[in-house]
Amino acid sequence: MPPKKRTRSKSTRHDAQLCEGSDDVAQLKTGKRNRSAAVTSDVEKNKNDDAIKSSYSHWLMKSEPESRIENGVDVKFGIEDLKALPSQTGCWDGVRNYQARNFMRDMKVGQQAFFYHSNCKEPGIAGLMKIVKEAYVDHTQFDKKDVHYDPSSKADNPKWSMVDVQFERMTKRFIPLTELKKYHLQHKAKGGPLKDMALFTRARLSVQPLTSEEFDFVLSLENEDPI
DNA sequence: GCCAACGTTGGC
DNA sequence: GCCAACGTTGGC
Repeated sequence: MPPKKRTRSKSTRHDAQLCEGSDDVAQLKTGKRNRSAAVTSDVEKNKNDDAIKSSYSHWLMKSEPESRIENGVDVKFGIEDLKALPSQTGCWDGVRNYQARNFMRDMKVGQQAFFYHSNCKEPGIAGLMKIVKEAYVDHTQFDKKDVHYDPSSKADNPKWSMVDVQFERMTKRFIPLTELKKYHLQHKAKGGPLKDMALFTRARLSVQPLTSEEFDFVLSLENEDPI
C-alpha cells in the first residue's frame, strides 16, 4: 500500500469517517484481554460473552450520504464515495463510541456489512461491503485538525480503532428504513427474523451486528417488492 | 430544525 | 457509584 493519504471525504458524526485504506499503521495490540479469573462465574460469563460475540458474522455500518458541515468539515460519505476510492476501499475511521468500536474489533476479514445511509432524506440500506482489514489504530484520534480528534487518547494506549472496508455491490434496490421498520414491528408482534434487529433496539449504534438470520432476511428483500 | 432517546461527564 | 446535566444521534 502507498503511504496513507487521507481522501477528505467522510461520513457520519460519531460514526465513521472514511479515508483510503492503508496497511502502514501498526496493528492494534489486544494486550488487555486477559482478565484474572478469580471467580468461576466470571470465567463462565466471559466464555458466554465470547461465544455470543463470535457468533456475529454480519454487520451494519452507518454513514451520511448528504453534505453536512461539522467543525468546518463536510462529513458526507455515502456508498458512492466508498466506491470512488482507489480499490473501492477505505478505512472506517471516526467511530467514537465504545460499543461500536468493540464490534469493529470483532470483525473478521471477509465478513460482509451493509452500508447504511443515515441522517438523510431517505435512510436505509444502499449496498454491501466486506471487511478487508481487521481492527487497527484509528490515526484520526491523534490529529488535532480532525473532526474526531480525541485529546484524551494517548499514543501509547490508543482508544479508538478502525477497520478497512471494500465496496462489494449496491443492493438490487435501496432498502428503506421505513420498510425494515414495518418488518421489525410485524416480527415483534408475530415472530420473525427482524424482531430484535439492532437498528431498532439499539437505534443510535453506528456499527452494529446482525445474526445470519437477520442478514439473510434483509438481503432477501432486494428480490421482493417493497411493502 | 425539532426533539426524544440515550451515551457520557463530572460533582458529590 | 449515583445521577443530573449535558451532548449527540438521527428520524421525522
